[in-house]
Amino acid sequence: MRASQFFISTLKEAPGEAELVSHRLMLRAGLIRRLGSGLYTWMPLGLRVLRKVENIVREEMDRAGALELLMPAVIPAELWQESGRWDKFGPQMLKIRDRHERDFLFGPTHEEVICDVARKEIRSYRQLPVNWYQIQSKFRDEIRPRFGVMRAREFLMKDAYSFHEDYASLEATYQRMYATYSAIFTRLGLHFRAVAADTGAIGGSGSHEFHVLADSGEDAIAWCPDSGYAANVELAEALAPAGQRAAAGAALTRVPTPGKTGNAELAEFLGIALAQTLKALLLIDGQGRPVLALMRGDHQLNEIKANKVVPDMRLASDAEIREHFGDAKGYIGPVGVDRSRVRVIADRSAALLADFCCGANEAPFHLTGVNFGRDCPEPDLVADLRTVEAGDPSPDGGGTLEICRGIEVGHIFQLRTRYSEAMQVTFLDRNGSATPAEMGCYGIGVSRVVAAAIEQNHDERGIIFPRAIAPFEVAIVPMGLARSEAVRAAAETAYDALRAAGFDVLLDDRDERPGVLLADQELLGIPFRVVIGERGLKEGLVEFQGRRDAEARKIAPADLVATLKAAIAH
RNA sequence: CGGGGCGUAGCGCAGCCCGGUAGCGCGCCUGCUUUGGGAGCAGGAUGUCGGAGGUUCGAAUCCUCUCGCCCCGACCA
Repeated sequence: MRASQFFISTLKEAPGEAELVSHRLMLRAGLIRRLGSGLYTWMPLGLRVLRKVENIVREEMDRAGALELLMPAVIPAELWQESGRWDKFGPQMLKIRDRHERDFLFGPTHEEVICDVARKEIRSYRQLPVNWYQIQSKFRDEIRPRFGVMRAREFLMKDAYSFHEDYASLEATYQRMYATYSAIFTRLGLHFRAVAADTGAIGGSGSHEFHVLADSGEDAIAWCPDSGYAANVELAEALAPAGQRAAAGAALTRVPTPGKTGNAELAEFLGIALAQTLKALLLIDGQGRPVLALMRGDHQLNEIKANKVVPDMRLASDAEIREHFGDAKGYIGPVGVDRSRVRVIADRSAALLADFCCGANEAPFHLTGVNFGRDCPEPDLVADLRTVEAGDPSPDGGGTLEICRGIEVGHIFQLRTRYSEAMQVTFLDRNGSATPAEMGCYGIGVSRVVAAAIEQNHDERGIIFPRAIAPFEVAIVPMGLARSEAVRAAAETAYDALRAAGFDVLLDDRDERPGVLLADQELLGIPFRVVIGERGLKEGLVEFQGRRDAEARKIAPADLVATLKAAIAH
């Protein structure tokens, strides 16, 4: 491609709306332009990247035996009412009404539609398993779209759905998809990690997320370098500390602690370890009932875990704290709580504390030397409620956890029969009886992959695209093409040679000054560049430089293709 | 939805507090010069100051209402 025939529109300064590096760079490089909140146009340059990602995903899905189809983006409401998600998915859906006042939605995901296809088409176990996928625009009316295409409202997604006669078959396909996803992200040239995950709103049993690792990622991942364990911190189990609770040794003492409502300042004030303090958080369950959650002072409540123990829970408001604990906000604790009214649950670590310090349920006092069983009843329930931290033992017993951050770009689920039962996806099994199909689903955020790749691969000059998804693999940058016949001839020769060798090459023949051309190449993140100038040509040489290389190498023009091939192989 | 902030030329911003008829840098157009790291000089174009209403002789500026956007929290590929 010749730049003069293409459309390159770079910005020296990023629009103020963009905060995240990838978002800024995508705007600056002219990959995308914003139309509205969470709505982006993919410009020709950006679309080349998006298509490359899409094609790799497609090739690997095809290789894994999945079949591509394409479902409508607009879905009749009845299908979603049937599955019960019309109300449940709620405000995230873009609801549409047609001229006959019939309700539709713009699909945020396609379980219902694929189930409708399956129940009409699948009659016998002989037709199973199937794995159908599509690459299509989705719309989710996010509460807060942000970071450009990283969390857009309209985005491109690859979603696949498999149907099986039994769980063994589902498991086999699930493993196949796990391997396929690994192959896809490897081919994309991304540093990624597969982690055990919570199943979230989509539901089902087994689930793994695929994260592109980047410090700016929205998710925290707990992983163990020794054992290979990896899980979203939402899910990662915090093991109970080893050993028994120590015997009570200290006397219960009430101490004034004015202004010391936080555990850290409290521990400092009293000169005790933070881990020897207890924090009490008031939760409100789905029925509006109070539940007091006890955590060790140095631990964080994991709301996802808490939700599993206290369904539909939320943190209490100040007014609710006042309702149950009077004016003791900042000083609440388990001692003297009316257990007929307030259920008390404790994290495993908190439950093992002895002689601890907690709020006295009276401002401004804390109690020290507190012990379960002696000063207050044992908790009604002990469970894993806290978020794991770096240094915690790995739940599989194989070492110590580390925490890193990631961007979720893929998610695979074993849905089992959740949807097939609701949507009547049954087939006649080997015994001739109607059976709901086992089901799996597998998503990849195609457009998000582009942002994630940039988030992971950039420097102060711009994007550094992995070769597999770069808009062009190599750029020819002539110095003074319009002025020098020698440069023009050498650039054209190089262009022809690289194209003939099968490379995706950009000849930057724009009539711009050298500084502009070089800066643009770096901003666009094209992996390799060939600088051709009169200076070098006098010695019979051109310059070859990888985007990450500190310096250019001078090579003979005839060696260009071989040099590029060697650099790629390296 | 809760909390913060911003809407002035294509982009980045100043002007607003203290009303007086809109400016800077980049970009864009023309010409000349320049040409290996985002050029120089000269000339030029571009604004319903987000929108509506109000106060005033006069509103980008003050008041009210609205719309849009961004950032921080709970959701997701």
